[in-house]
Amino acid sequence: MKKNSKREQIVDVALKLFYKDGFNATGVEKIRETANVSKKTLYNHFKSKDELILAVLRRRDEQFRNNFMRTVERIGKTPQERLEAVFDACDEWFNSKDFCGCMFINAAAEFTEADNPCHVIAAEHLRLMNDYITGLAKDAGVENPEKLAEQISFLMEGATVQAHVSGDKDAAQKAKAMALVFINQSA
Amino acid sequence: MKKNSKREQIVDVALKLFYKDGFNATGVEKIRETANVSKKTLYNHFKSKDELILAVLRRRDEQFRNNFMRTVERIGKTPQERLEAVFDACDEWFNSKDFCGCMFINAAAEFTEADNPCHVIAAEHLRLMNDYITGLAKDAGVENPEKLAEQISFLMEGATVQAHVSGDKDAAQKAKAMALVFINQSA
DNA sequence: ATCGAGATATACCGATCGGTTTCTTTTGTC
DNA sequence: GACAAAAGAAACCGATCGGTATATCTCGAT
Repeated sequence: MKKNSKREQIVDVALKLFYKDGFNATGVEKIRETANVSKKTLYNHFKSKDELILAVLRRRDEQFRNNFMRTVERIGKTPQERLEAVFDACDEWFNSKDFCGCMFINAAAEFTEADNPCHVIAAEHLRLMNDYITGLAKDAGVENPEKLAEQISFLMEGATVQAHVSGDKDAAQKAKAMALVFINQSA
Repeated sequence: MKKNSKREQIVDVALKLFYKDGFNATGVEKIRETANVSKKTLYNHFKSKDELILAVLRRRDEQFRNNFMRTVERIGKTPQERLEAVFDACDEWFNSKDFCGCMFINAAAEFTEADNPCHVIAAEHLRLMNDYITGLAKDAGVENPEKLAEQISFLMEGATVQAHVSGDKDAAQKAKAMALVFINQSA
């Protein structure tokens, strides 16, 4: 068994449980038994539950953004198409079977104070997503890439909330239609 | 002491604690001692913590929408102005001292299943907010009030997330600028 | 003045929380 | 095959969880 496989196993399991049931509602014991490891092992890899939560959030950020970028680049071939494809990637996400909203919005909801490490990571995630979109906008050669990226980010986040809270499976396409106004007026 | 004053006292205290610290992270004992009531009294008014949470969410919905509508109608005098004033109301909200995001987005984050009673109330709240905006849009005599209201709702929710997670105090004004595009093109 | 409803404080319940300890077993490395 | 590191099982810790029970007290309506 590889060096980090236990650790990854724990993070994987914790990620699923935290995402579905929330951070505070998920006990360490539940994670331990689901991951099929001993408590010793778990606390061997993580000093505390808080540290595990942080590890999970970092993993999720990496995983999510990688998958998101791959999807955008699969769907859109030109820079302009990719700006629009952001919402098609959201569409796939919103309609995937285990969609439970944005894990970082959820994290910020449970850890409301701005200086909480989990909240900080959540803010960073949104910033990194925004940075990616800014890159796409620059590639598309729009007038004000930062501004357009921010507008697209607002729409993405609104759509994510709508998809999760209200179960609107068409939220991504509605947001896309709105985004087109800004994309076209910037082009 | 009035008939319902104890009950209201408990709901008020629980509302503040749940909003700041989250639902699962706030224990009944903490609520009890903060509200200065006995446990007997608390469970005399609410069968369980879950029932208290539901009571809190209903109270918040009523309180929030009332305050929101009053603010919109204070700031905007004409129907068109009121559509825009929605974002000025958000601005005040985002910059109020105890802003911790939207309590219903937070609730949906902790109770992710769509059929959870708390999640249902959260969805209803967003729908009622949307209904209010639809009314404003109808008053303004726009072409497609339902569509415009939905667009404004998306922008509000995106701004709320941005304001809370990323601490963007200007989120409401950014969303307002975006909304103007849709409002003007609908007028 | 009395009586009952509702409030109080307090102790208690079993379960679970996050986390530690002890001791044994497995495992990869030299 | 020896040895240390890692993992295992399980008991245990004090604290807190949501919720109940008991016994006293306060107070308004009759």
